[in-house]
Amino acid sequence: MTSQRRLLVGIIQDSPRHLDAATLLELARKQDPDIDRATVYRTLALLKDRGLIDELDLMHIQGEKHYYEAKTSRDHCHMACFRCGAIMEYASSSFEKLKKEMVEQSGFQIRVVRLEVGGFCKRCQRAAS
Amino acid sequence: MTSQRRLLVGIIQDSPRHLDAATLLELARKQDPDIDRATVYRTLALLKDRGLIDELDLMHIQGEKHYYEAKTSRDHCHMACFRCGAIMEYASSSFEKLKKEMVEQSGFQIRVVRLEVGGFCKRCQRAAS
DNA sequence: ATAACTGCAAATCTTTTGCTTACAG
DNA sequence: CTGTAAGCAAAAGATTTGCAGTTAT
Repeated sequence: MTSQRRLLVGIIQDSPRHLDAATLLELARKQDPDIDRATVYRTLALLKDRGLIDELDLMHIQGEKHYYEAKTSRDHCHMACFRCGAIMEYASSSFEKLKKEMVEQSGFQIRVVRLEVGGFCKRCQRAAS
Repeated sequence: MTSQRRLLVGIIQDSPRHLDAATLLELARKQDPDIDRATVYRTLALLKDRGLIDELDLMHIQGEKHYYEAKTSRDHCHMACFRCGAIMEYASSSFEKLKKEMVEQSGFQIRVVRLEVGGFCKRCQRAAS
């Protein structure tokens, strides 16, 4: 793994929020001004392929871009608020159970799972009323 | 609702497979050669907004386009095979339970849910071995 | 009349690609 | 050496927009 790729991986791992390619590029350039957009995309493709990161759409709450996060030990759901744009995560044993059930009943071999929800967070429900 | 929109809705409802915007346009043109791409996109946005159709990514198994299906009474999962491209659907009470649990525990008001899985279907698992 | 819908062409946004040079094992 | 990675600029794919003309209420 080259130094540029290590840099990108580090940024993704350290980021508290979900990064899109453009933001990742911007952050990376603070440490290596010469890094190119193509390198970012090629690295993301590679990491996705190896299962090291997950790609999210976050309900396309803001354009068609993708977001990325380091793969966690436990799959989780992303809930996106249509009003304020907040992203909440949700993991539970029921989710794990559902996955297990899908595999058993369909024989499908799961590589990636993406559960996304769009709606309104608690605060925005109150604001809307 | 205008006749063009009714036409588009009809096509989506009758289609046995998931349609992307370009395919929908193509099918619609067989009945109304003058219909425009912009009308298709504008109608899809409208229907999505009103909750009459669901937008899918199908794990971006083929480009970045979106797919659409008429909203069904029961939410279901889409499983996309990375090898043969087959799309399978999966609905279960566990899924419903998970949704209910998410609402109860997070207070999030769910408008849309999208559960997508990428991996290998039964047949392709065999073929790969 | 007023508001919503349409076609057309151009623009936008995001991601990908071809090609040449540079680097790593 | 030999294969992989990077930079650059241009292309590609999907979707959106502005505007002028049309239709529906």
